[in-house]
Amino acid sequence: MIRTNTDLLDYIALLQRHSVNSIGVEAFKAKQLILEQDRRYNTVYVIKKGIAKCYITDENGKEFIQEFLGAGMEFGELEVFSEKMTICSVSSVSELETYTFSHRIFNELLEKDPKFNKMVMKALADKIRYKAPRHSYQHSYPIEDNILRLKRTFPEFTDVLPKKDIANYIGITTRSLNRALKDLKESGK
Amino acid sequence: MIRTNTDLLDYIALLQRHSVNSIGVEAFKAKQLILEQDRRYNTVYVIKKGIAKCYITDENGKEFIQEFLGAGMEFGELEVFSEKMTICSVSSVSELETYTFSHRIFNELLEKDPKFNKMVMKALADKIRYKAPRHSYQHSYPIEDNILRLKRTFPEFTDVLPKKDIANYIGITTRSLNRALKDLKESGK
DNA sequence: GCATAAAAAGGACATTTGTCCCAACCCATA
DNA sequence: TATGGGTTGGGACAAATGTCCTTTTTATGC
Repeated sequence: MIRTNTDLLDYIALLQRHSVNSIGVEAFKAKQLILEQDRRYNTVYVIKKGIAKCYITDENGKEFIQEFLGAGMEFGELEVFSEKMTICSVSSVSELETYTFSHRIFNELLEKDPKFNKMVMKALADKIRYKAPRHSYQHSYPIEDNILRLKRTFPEFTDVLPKKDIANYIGITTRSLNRALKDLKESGK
Repeated sequence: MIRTNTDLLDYIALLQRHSVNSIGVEAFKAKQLILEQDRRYNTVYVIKKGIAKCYITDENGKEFIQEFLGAGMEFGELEVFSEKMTICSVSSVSELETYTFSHRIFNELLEKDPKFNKMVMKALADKIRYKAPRHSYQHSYPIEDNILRLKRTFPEFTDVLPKKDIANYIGITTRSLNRALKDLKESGK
């Protein structure tokens, strides 16, 4: 549920030690908006520590959470390859520390560092692999099953994340989430 | 709705003319199963002509269609980067012609041809960009809105694709699709 | 051209989920 | 300590969607 990529994180930590000025570091307090949907940016972030959420907001203000991002996850990288707007907003959920790359530096690394190139490629592939079954599952199964599934992969999810976010992640309303949680409790989890 | 990537297709056509033996060509009749979920493969396909569907089947046999793939779209490429099973089955919808790459050749190209590398990278990024708003939209809006949206991007969708596939793409039952189509017709589209 | 199977359309009903509320609670701070 | 915003939990009802089934239409093989 909260995705991570330690291989990438370790490698970037290594890179940064050798080229201090090209790779930056940034810190955010909890609940800060870092990227806003439909805007143009010039930075790629890789999470060093903390949790962020990546979400789409529709015209009615409803959020739909794409992913929760943990250590080693990138965001803002899609816009390196096509000069378009971001599709997702990204906010910090907890306090957050990130590495930052300008598009220019990121591209330079992709071109000159085959290992980096491969890792980024794999990270993209993993994002696709991860999303497919998730959305499929959410459509095909009742809410209760989806909650049980979350519990399996991330037992303490109700403690770390606000109910609103969990509901937006599953793509349901808070009301439905509460109802399902109650029913699960009554039927002995 | 049916995705394409002419840049990639053109480039591969070019590549193939110069190295006939490493890039293969394959043809499929309509409704053939090309990749089966949860199996291991060693080939990357790029569609030359025709339409394929990429879908996940759950334990109850329900299909959830991830994407319809048209000219220039790849499939089987995710497994080059992580040696895992396919998550999606892929079947031809119409007659299909594809270019084929062994993992070895695909990797060689990625390493030695920066242009190819960049195109594949961009193709991956586009798949992610495309999926996010689609699933978000499907969750947030009633079926009728989703159908109208399809009609806008692909007006003849009801002629080319079977109802079953359209329903599985939106993530609803055929019954619901028919109901919505009927209501739309009655209210003057 | 006929027989059979598959796809499409839709009626009737059950279930799920959302909408709109309101009440309880936590907790920051004036 | 009182006040107000935000989060949580849930009641009552409405709307959307699914399930099950039957009928009609269209495609396909012999």
